[in-house]
Amino acid sequence: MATGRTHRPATRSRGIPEATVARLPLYLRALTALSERSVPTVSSEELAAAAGVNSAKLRKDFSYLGSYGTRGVGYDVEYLVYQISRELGLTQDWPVVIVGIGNLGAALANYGGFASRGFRVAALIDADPAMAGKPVAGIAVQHTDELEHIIEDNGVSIGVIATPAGAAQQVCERLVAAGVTSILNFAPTVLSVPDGVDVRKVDLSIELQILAFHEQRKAGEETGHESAAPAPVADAGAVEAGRKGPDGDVPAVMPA
Amino acid sequence: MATGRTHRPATRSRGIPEATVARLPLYLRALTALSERSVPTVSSEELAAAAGVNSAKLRKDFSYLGSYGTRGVGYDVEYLVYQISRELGLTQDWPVVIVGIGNLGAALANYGGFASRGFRVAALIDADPAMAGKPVAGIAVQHTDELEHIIEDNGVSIGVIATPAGAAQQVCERLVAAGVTSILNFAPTVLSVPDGVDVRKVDLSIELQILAFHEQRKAGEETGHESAAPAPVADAGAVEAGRKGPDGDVPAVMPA
DNA sequence: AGTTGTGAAGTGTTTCACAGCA
DNA sequence: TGCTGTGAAACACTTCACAACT
Repeated sequence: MATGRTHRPATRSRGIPEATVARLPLYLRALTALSERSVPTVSSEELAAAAGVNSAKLRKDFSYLGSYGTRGVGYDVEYLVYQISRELGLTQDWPVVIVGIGNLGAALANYGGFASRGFRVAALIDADPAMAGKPVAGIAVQHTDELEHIIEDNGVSIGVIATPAGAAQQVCERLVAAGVTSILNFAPTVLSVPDGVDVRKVDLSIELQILAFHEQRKAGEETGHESAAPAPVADAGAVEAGRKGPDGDVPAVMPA
Repeated sequence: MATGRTHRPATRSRGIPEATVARLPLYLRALTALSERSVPTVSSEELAAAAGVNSAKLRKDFSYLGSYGTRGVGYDVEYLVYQISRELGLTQDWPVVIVGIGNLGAALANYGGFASRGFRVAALIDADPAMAGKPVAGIAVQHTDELEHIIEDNGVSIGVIATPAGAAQQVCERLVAAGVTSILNFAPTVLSVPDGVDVRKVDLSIELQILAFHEQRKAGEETGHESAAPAPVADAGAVEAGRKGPDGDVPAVMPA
């Protein structure tokens, strides 16, 4: 997944597998595109192709949410958009703070995909006093001194860390102390957090290294390997997937 | 999943599990830090803590690479750094192009973690003629027209796409046609590529959505059940036979 | 006829627990 | 004694294949 990490073992509530959760946003994106084109219904096969997964997996995933399809017909696009949004908690408003307004922080602040999915950038925070007051993506940057106030005043529970690695753990501790319980970490360092706090990480250099591993192997196989027969038509957009996440899931980028 | 996976179906050659490959960069980072502090050896327990995994997993991972440790002592830091680097293909030089030099592309270009791990930014490419010639991270941005030349002249096999979603597939096709076989995609869209091309994706909004999912669960659990302010949570109870879904709240639209 | 929903089988990953070696 | 390396067990995830339903 993106990597992604930090298991929350306890918490049985409703047993949606982590791997499924990591794919729901993918389905949601594909469904949103269909919705914008006013497509009323979609089959598992079509939707799976649009999301880059196979249809059996998609149907299994949806089966954890409930029986939202109609046999012989498919899924109602609007209804599914609603159900998945609700399942992901996107029907509510999530104020988010971004700490570390370098290039990456600015890129995140400007990223349109947030607002459209229930996330609202409540504040941009940077340690550089020279940044204070400067507008980025239409929001004035605030100094780190304000961090605790901002979190508390806005009821922020999700924080994004886009600082250099050296500052990340300290920022993390302040966020957590102020009440943040979910953190998306772009700094290339392992954060340690108390129980009950979720961390997901994105590290560009890790993703590139994984690509390099496979790239290297391709080069090695080119010679002295069987099969000239070039592939059995290759199904849909193979590739891609989420890792769940699991850190899997993987995920990727870095600090400014 | 970060956040991302990428299937490589057949290809058994050397059977290092994908999950293990995804963790090697993590170990490498921790080991590099130890190396800089001149720590000579490290136990699986210590290294695992530094990398944020558990020690049994780490030992299992290393066992796929070979027997590089010493019982009763631990692992030689320098030796392991070398072995992992070699396994990941980081002992060679990987020229990389970044396409799409907005905030994110610029953040990537400025990322120091590249050079230190065998990656070299060979070129920055943007479709905006006004960007051409401008220096970003000390490299002059080139126009998209040059894409094919650049790839071929530099023997680039890894490309990073940081364009808007609408341009991504087209850029991808040009990269692949010019010889790129590994792509790191930051655009929020599913890329379709021919067999033999690896894609890993990083989607900032997906990671946040996964956090929101867990965050919502936390809110719902806080007080034995819902009752906590936010979180719809749609408790079970109601429903009826036939529909197994949660379905607790006002559906926007019902399925046909 | 067409498509979902899902048990069951298959595959991959993590964890356990301890034998084997320094 | 201490720590690695690894079978075996447990768990998670994916795929198959078909019954159930529209």
